[in-house]
Amino acid sequence: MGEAKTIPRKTRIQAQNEELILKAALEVFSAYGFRGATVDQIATSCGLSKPNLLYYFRRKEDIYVAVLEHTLHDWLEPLRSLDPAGEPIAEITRYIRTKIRLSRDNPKASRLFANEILHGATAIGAYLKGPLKELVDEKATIIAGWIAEGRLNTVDPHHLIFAIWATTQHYADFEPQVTAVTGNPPDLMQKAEETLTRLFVEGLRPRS
Amino acid sequence: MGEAKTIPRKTRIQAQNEELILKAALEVFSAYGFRGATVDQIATSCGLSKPNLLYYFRRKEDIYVAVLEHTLHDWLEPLRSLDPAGEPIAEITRYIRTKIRLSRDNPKASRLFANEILHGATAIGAYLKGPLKELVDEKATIIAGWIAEGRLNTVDPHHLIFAIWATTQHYADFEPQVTAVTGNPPDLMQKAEETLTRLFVEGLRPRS
DNA sequence: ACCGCTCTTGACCAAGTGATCAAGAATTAA
DNA sequence: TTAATTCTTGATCACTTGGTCAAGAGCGGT
Repeated sequence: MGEAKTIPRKTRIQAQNEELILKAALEVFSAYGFRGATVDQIATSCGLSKPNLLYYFRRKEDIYVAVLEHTLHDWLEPLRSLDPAGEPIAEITRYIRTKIRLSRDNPKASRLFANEILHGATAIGAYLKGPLKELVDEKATIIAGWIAEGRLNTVDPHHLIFAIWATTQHYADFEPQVTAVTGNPPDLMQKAEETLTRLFVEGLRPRS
Repeated sequence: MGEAKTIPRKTRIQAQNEELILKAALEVFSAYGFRGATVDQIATSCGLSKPNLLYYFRRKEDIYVAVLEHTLHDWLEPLRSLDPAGEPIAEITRYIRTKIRLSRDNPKASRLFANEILHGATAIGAYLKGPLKELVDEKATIIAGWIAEGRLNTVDPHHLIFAIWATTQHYADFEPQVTAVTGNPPDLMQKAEETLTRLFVEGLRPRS
């Protein structure tokens, strides 16, 4: 038989516009949520007409899923790099630090996920139950090992991970509240990082 | 002059239906957010027709604001009752416990606020900068006093409060993720309470 | 029983929104 | 240059949704 029909390659314009769209979609979806965002908003935000945008992504939901998947991988990288061979306190401290800086530098991604999960995680439910659960279970086992060796105080590893997620992402997801209460001083995130690492490592009860 | 015109009292039916509406509105708004929720949904959910519902609250936003205000007070009660005369560790432990149980028993209120703040807190921005900030500042001062007396480790009180809010509300706001990762065992919230109190008090670093 | 007031609703409207389509403009490979 | 392919858009549709309105039903005080 002859050559198989060439699979349609991605055009220069295609790649370029899809990138534009995903960037604008992150902006809009993170600010207004899936229902709250409009296709027109996204189109205008990246300088395309609405029908043109729908030429690249046929349905609004396709854009949403694409931008979710596009950011998910990066978001979990810090946990992935938790090193079983490292020193436990140092590893977890580093994880907290990396995570809080990620929230500071990419609050939109944080809010996008927060909104998605807050409303039932219908688009990424399968991902949570599959790859995410696997990754968390793996890292929880590592932490459990450290605890068994007496190198960490006894805490449930899963809940520890939840606590780190919650506290670090809080600064992105609840930014208006944080700003309202603190008045948003310039050293806010610096102080947050210090306080969280210290709190998780040392706890509140004074030592000896 | 004669008697001032009597201010229109609240009818039996009025009070009854407004309560119905607020209950249904909490349900719907917490699940779908402000934009995602429809007036029809709320009306159907409490057995009223849409025009009838709009007879009691003229605009969708009025319902939203009403249900927010209706729940705000209760939500802050635990922090309000943090006792400056109490034993610091016991007070904070109690606060964490109360807060996590509130999240467990009223996750809808938690998600309602989470959604509101996540999307800019336009409806309660003034409240955050006013009464909430005052309350938090007051309690932060108390905690700072405890630290100065050497009865707590040195942490920034505001960020400590944020950490407690974030970790406890996480179980309501991110429930699908928590469920997906843990498989939702029956003792989940029990374990969460244990882990969080222990983590905040003792920290991760083993003691001597 | 009567009357004023409150409550309820079917019908309707205007605006907004996701999505389609046909036709034309731009790009690309020969 | 040319012809096929990709890209772009104005016009339009079907549907949803917040909100209105007039007319009637129900209720409470006398």
